[in-house]
Amino acid sequence: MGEPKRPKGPLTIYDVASRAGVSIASVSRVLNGQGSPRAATRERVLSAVAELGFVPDGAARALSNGLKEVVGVVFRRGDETLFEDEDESLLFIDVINRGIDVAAQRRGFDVLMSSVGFNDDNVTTRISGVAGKADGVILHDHMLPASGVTRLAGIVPIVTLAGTPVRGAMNVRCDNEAGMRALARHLIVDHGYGSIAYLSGRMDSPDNRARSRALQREAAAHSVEVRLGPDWHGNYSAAGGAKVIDSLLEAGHVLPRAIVCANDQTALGVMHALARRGLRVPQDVAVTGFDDVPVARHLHPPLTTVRQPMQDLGATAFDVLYSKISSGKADADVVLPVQLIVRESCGCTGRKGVG
Amino acid sequence: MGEPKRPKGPLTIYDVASRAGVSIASVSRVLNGQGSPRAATRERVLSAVAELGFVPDGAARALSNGLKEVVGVVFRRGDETLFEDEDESLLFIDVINRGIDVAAQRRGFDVLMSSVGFNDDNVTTRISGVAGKADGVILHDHMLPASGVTRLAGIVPIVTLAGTPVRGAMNVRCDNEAGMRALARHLIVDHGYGSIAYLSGRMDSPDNRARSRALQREAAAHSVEVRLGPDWHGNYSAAGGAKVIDSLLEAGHVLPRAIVCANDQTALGVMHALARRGLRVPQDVAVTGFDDVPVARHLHPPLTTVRQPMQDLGATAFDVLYSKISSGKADADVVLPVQLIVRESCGCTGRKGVG
DNA sequence: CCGATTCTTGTAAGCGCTTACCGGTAAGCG
DNA sequence: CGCTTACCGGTAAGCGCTTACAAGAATCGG
Repeated sequence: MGEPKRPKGPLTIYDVASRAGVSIASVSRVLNGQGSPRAATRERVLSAVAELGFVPDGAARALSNGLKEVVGVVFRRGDETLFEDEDESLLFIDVINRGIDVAAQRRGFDVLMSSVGFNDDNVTTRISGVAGKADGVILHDHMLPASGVTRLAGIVPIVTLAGTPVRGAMNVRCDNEAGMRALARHLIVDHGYGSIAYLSGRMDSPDNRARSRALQREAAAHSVEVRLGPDWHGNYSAAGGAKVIDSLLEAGHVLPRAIVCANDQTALGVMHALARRGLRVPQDVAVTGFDDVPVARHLHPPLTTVRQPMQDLGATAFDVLYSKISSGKADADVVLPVQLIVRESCGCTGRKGVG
Repeated sequence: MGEPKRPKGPLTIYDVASRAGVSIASVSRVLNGQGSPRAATRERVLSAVAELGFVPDGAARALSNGLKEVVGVVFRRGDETLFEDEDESLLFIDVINRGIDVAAQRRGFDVLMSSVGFNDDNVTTRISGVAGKADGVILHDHMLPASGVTRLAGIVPIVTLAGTPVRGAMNVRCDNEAGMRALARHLIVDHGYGSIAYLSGRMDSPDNRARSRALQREAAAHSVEVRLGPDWHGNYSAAGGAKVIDSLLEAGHVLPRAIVCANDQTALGVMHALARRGLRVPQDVAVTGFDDVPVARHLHPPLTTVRQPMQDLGATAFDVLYSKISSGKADADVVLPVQLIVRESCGCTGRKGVG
């Protein structure tokens, strides 16, 4: 008897209503804390819900009150070659996503994740799909050309991460300039390194450009030359970083005293390539990263890098988006501070504060 | 002229229809490839959609055809103490999630992620929320007691990961027994280690229990004793692993010749704690992990571990769920094979195959 | 103890989209 | 050239839920 005859398909608010002997409106009100249902009513509804194990349909709810309580997040994945030797930029993006997730939970939102391969052609389609299922969308890196972002922003609120603001959309990013400036100063002034290379990230990344520019500017101010160019083009991945070092060494080039990598993953690859060749870090070559992903401190030697508040970045992105969704207003460009983290890969020894 | 007067709120299929001069039914058909619209009609609709930048509302769609094209994924997050020094079990879960994501994309599904803190009390609420917004749910680890899973499974298809199958729900897991058996044999037979400890994961984890049991059984078969118990209780995190080693050493205990960790993260923490005390791996103590997370090969020394096809695990979980959603039928318990990965932390040298 | 006022609850109208069903038109045939 | 057969496209009925509106119940004052 315990089991009441389940109506055929998934149960609806009508089933709950009839079981509780009230109208669907009352059920809805109890479930949403609207109005002031009588205690008796409330209880009957609640127990009916419990007995039936009723879970309201999110789609119907969303359709009805115009709020899905879902934010979409779209980011790039390290392509289809998954399983193999590539751990790639797993960390950075994931930490940000986790930040988004945490912030979203605070508002009762859930996060709809959608990754896109580097050579997927239907990016726009994918993003539209997500946009249709969410109240707003957070776009990592620059997934779309500015025009695409602007167009999409007309449909649904958009927050971009780590780029420059685009008309119509909001943007949240870290202070690449300040971080790179501090790092450059440390290498040039504190360590006195006279030759530096910048191992870039993907060339179409605004972050990469900003970091590169900041490094060049600071180096120039100290009359230090920065090597860059095609020979030093990485792609934000460990494999990319390693490959650059390998080719350079194979071609017989002499490495600079310090290699500033566009991000930690790249630095990781570089350190590996260097180790394979018997080169010591930091004695022979100093290496630095950018991001401060969790494993950075576990490397040998621990990686000197610039910490981006990644989790915060994600959380802020959500908050900005949420503000836009609920109030219609939000900051269009938020810049978060970064922090130089001096460990040992730059040539410093042991654990110490900023030199 | 270019900009047609946007109707007030977000645009709907009606706006597209009137702009294209057809009925909403035609628009819908063109958009979904149903029926056989005349070429002219098709074009007019398509261009209206393009001009307006129309994106159909996912909620309405879902409500109408009973398919949300969303799978929910619920997992535990390393608690609120986010920013700090904890990288924690970031990797393992994320790789699985990525596998889910990839498999989902193949079917046009998106993934609704929802993490839960370890001490969140409203886990059930959270999961219900996700269930209401998805066509099916994948539950990591064991998020819910069996009864809870069974109950939920009555509402929406459920796939659990890494545990034992529960009535009503489907399950996907790795072959812990075989993996641990191979690892144990390698340590005991190939290396001849006579004292081994098992540094556990969370005690309520089925995976942890399975691994512990398998190790004990194999060791017993070779008359080797396995240390475990309260002194050796970890929690799957790097910090947990390090703490165990620290306390043991502080209490003056002598470590066994080999420490088998419940997972890679734990091993990572152990290796760090050991290094801090000046103990060498593997000369003084051999250490092994389980999972083969991406960074395992980047540790010093590279970690010997058991590779779980994590990405595959996630992909399989989705596939099983999808099969259930679309056809109503699916395997109730899928077991994936694992592979012993011998690197150097066990005492082997250089890169070589399985001993 | 009755009328006025305040609550509570039920009824019904959508939310935006899909699709069954049916009328209208174009194409096929005698 | 008129009628049958196919097709195409429009109309309208929901999908499950929220909520404005109105009716009925309960409460309070006189």
